Amino acid sequence: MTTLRELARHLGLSPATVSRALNGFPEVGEKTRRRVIEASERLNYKANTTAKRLATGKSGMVGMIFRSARNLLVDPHFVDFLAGLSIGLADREIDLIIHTAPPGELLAHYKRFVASGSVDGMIVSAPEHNDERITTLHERDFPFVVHGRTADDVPYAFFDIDNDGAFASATTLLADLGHKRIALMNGPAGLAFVAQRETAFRRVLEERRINVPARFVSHDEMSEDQGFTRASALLARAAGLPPTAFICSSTLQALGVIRAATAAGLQVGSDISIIAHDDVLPHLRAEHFTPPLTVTRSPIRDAGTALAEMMVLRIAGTDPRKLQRIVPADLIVRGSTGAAPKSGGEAWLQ
Amino acid sequence: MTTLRELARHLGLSPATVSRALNGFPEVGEKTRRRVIEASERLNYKANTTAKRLATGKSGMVGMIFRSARNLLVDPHFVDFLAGLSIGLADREIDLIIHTAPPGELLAHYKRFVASGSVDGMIVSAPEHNDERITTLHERDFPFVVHGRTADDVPYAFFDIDNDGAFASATTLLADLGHKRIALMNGPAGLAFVAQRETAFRRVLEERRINVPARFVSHDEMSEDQGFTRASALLARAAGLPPTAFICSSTLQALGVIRAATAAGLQVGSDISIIAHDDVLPHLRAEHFTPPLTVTRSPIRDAGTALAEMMVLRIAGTDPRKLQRIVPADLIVRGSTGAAPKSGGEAWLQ
DNA sequence: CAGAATACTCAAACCGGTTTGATTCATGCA
DNA sequence: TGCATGAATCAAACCGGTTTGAGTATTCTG
Repeated sequence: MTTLRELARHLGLSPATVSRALNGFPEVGEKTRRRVIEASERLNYKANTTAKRLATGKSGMVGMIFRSARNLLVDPHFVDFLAGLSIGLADREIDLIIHTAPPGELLAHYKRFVASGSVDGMIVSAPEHNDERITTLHERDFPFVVHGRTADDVPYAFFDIDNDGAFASATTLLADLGHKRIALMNGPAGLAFVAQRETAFRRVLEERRINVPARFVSHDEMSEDQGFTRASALLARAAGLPPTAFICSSTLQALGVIRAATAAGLQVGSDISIIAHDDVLPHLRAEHFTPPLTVTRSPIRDAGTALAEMMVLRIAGTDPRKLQRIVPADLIVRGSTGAAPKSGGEAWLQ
Repeated sequence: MTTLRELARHLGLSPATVSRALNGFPEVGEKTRRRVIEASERLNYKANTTAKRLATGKSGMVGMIFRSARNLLVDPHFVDFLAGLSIGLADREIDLIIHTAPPGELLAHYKRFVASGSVDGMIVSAPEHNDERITTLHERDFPFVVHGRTADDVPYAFFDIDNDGAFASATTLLADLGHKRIALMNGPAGLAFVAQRETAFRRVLEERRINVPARFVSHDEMSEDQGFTRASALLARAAGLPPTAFICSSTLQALGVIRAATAAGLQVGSDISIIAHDDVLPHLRAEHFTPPLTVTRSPIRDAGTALAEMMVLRIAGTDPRKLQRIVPADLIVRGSTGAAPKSGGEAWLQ
């Protein structure tokens, strides 16, 4: 491991000159620079990143902290976001450091990360209502970007999809098709996007004077299994009037709902309508479902690449208020939605 | 951001004493230590990790390098490995650095990582035959562990499943069931495990004097789509005598094969047998396939946690030859395999 | 050719910790 | 009381870069 001083001694130059030569400073003569670069290659010199970091105060890394319990790496939505992020960061030659902390110590680890200066910025994912991570990072004036957004009034950089618009248009579509019994299969309670989606859903139904009893709005992990289990329960005879339509927060859940509906002898698209938000997971094309799935569509991977770009701008000092993006989701109507069935005329009471 | 010197001045002590007090050295008096710790908390002092790293030469991080083109983060097998790894590393308070490099510069980035001392060790995944990464790291005497193994004679730490045993037993099972036309649907050519599986497959067939023409051994990305496409082609009428059995490197491929077989009007488990290696991906339970899938089973997640443990030992200086584990895969027979159909009596020539 | 401007180069300080070797202080024993 | 012993602390060097401020060549101007 050659050091800068060795290299300098070898060349009969001072460390200062060598450092400048390698970093492209203008004060160093062209012939000297060439000599230095040539020698550095010959001696296989690579600047020690740790030393460089200490001297410059920049690390060239951004961090993400996970809770060790609920390991997000099993959630395909999150993984695809991470894939987009890592691609975006790679384009900018930034490394991503993955740190895991026990749920209770999560915030403490954020603080330590910030105070210890091991990263230039942090990525926050899946914010909750009034997320402490956001206020903590903001108080310390540390660069961070958020995937999603919360209602709080701290100004921070974020990338989010228009959850409200997406779920309002999905709900509107079903209502326009004559559905009066619409169930919402949402993500885990507490997450910001889950609340946003639910608010839009309820608002549209209220405008139309359509009731939805509490048990038809559910909060679960967004998986095929869960979708199947939950839908099976709601469609069971003993459960009373079944929904004629489902809105799902994920295509995975929709897959489960389709399985449950089929098992119950229902024809998807006529007996029952299904619509889901499509994050465009690879290996899971909503257009190839049987029947093809009506979706609100917005690739989650895009969020990753967009946030990578925001991260570098934020680190460079851009005002976070200029780094706030909400992208719309397309409503794509396919075969899984149709007019409400005859049997669906009766609405739910409160 | 409080520094050690500030803290020391504040306490009327030298930086040396404060450093020792905080790091639990025995030379410092108990009352002093308490005083130091109390003050450090009050002033919210956190040791700068970069400085610590420079001084100690240890980083508390391990790295992984991905090729930016073929982003492994879309491969569920790999993601699940990563999940296991991150859990294992978290238990040992090690962070993981994810670095991405263009395919051509992959090796150069490994070298830079090693020379720049930014990590204590590296994780190598999906080795190829005579993998340059392995020889490079070994030459430089840098700690690393490998998921999988190659035939080369460099002694290094690895965790691998018994690919040979798994695919030999799978092939044997089918042969014993009377199958004479068995196709192998393998992973991407060039990877070590792919070769190992193929070798076992061919050896068993050769012992039984069963031929397999080249086109019935395929190398593809291991996805449902690919499995479907490839199997459809092999089962098409025009393609000549179709296989009566498939061995797949992944349950994802098997899923595609089942779809193709069903589309071709074949009954899986009687008209055609399917067996796959099951890495036990979450959300993809082979026992819930229709019919339940016969598999050789070995959770890929276990590899991640095991390698995390090996990594710390390797960094601590354990002889890599003591850190080599090959775990067997269980053969679990379910409904997707059965006796060769009557129509399968005719063997392939050449 | 003197004097000023410009181009290079260097010594030293700095980033914020750890660690070595010496020094001070308190205690134990003769 | 005097000296050896051990405990506790400190000053300074070190890790390997970057950066400041000064100094020396070199070239330009009049």
